[in-house]
Amino acid sequence: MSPDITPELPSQKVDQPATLATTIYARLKADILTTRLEPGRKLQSRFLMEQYNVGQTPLREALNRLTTEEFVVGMEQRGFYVKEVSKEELQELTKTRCWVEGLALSESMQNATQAWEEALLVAHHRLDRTPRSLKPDTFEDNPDWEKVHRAFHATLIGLCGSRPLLGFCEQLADRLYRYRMMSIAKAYPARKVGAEHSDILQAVLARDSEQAVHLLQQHYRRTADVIYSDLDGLLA
Amino acid sequence: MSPDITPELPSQKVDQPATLATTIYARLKADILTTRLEPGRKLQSRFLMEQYNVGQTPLREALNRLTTEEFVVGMEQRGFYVKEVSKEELQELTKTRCWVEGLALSESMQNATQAWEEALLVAHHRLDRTPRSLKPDTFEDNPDWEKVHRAFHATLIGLCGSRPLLGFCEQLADRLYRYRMMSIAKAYPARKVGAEHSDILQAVLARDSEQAVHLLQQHYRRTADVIYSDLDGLLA
DNA sequence: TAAAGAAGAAATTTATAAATAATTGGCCCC
DNA sequence: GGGGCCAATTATTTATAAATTTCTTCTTTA
Repeated sequence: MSPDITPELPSQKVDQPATLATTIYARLKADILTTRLEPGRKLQSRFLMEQYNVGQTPLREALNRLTTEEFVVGMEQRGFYVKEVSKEELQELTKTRCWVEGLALSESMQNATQAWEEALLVAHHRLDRTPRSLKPDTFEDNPDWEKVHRAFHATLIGLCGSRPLLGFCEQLADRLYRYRMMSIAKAYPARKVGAEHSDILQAVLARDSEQAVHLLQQHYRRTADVIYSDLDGLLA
Repeated sequence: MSPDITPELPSQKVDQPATLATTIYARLKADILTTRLEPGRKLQSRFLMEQYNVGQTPLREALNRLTTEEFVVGMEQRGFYVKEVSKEELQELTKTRCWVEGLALSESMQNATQAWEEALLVAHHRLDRTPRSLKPDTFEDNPDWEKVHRAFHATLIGLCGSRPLLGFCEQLADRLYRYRMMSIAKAYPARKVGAEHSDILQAVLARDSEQAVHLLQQHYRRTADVIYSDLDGLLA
């Protein structure tokens, strides 16, 4: 109830000693999204139990959670599998994200405040100064970049005024992240993604809602296009 | 992808001998949505085990699934609770549903086919001939009406071309259903909801996209307004 | 005679139940 | 008002039951 003294990033989990089921849930989710657990793979309890050093109960609880989020599919009486990927789903997810985040960005801009614009500027600055790859020549995913990248996009739509919608956007981002991971090495460093983020920022600060939405959607579609063509080889 | 011959209700699960965890999940969800398990209630394993006659393992798996869907909130190390209701959430859910279903309906109408229009006509007919209450004077919820009502709305947006979006809409419908249940007895029979559905159908068949979206959103907002004023008393 | 298919038993794996460990919340005492 | 014990409840481990897959074998047929 007492107001925060330190103006920090809003962390939704202030408490929580963290239960084993929650821990394993987070680890499984991360491993699925990074495709360390590859699409379609069977998730046998035995294997996971020794892989993650947990009993089967917290494991099954985690799998059940992931099931409703569609990262895992549970075949009744015959185990769990990592959700498959497909070009169709990539297209649907991208289309949906364009629609929904377009809407959310436009709402966000209607509710724009000075504090929000400043937060966006900071988020973009952080993104701009964080290298995409840990090594300059070959690609090696920089987890920091993923964090600030996601933070930038989250800030863009953060003022839309609907927590359910933000939750949905986050889920779409997660599900698309896995597709990005599948073809990321190939795409780097062809794409000049930094410029796209800058353009979006500029349009927002110029309060040009239509343009901002257009650029954001274009940004997502371009990403999808790169992945789409790679996917031919990866799924063959 | 192929158009349905028989304009039937879309049943997503064709197979599945059904595991205990899934059964109890469905029952819990139903009881939460109908507020038989009232908002904020603590869900103690002991109580639920004897109430539903199941062991704690399938029970906890069900609760974990409901957690990611936000029908249940899990406090780490201190059990599960039925998600609370609030006027704020009602507003956010309604606003979000108007945005998202507006979008989905408009897309649906762009993809309109003859088969779809006919299916919609049939869905409306069924809705029209199904009584809202089992008794003419006092209100007694008719579960058949809920089914055909939901089918009508699902058909409206069914051709939008995004399964993720349809899933999200379904979840919004579920979450709002609980609010409807809380004040349904009071609202009946004041509201003439049948006319609203007819108007929507007409606008769709007339291919007037803007009008259809407007009427659909108005329909949801009116429902929310009725509930909103009731909620004052119910939450006091 | 060889190959394909069906039937049945063994082995593997999943689902559920029972038992144990850990954590929280209340109560009393200092 | 704070600290420590006891009861109650949750979380996890271990064990049992149920289901499915695999493998073998036997039969049938070309």
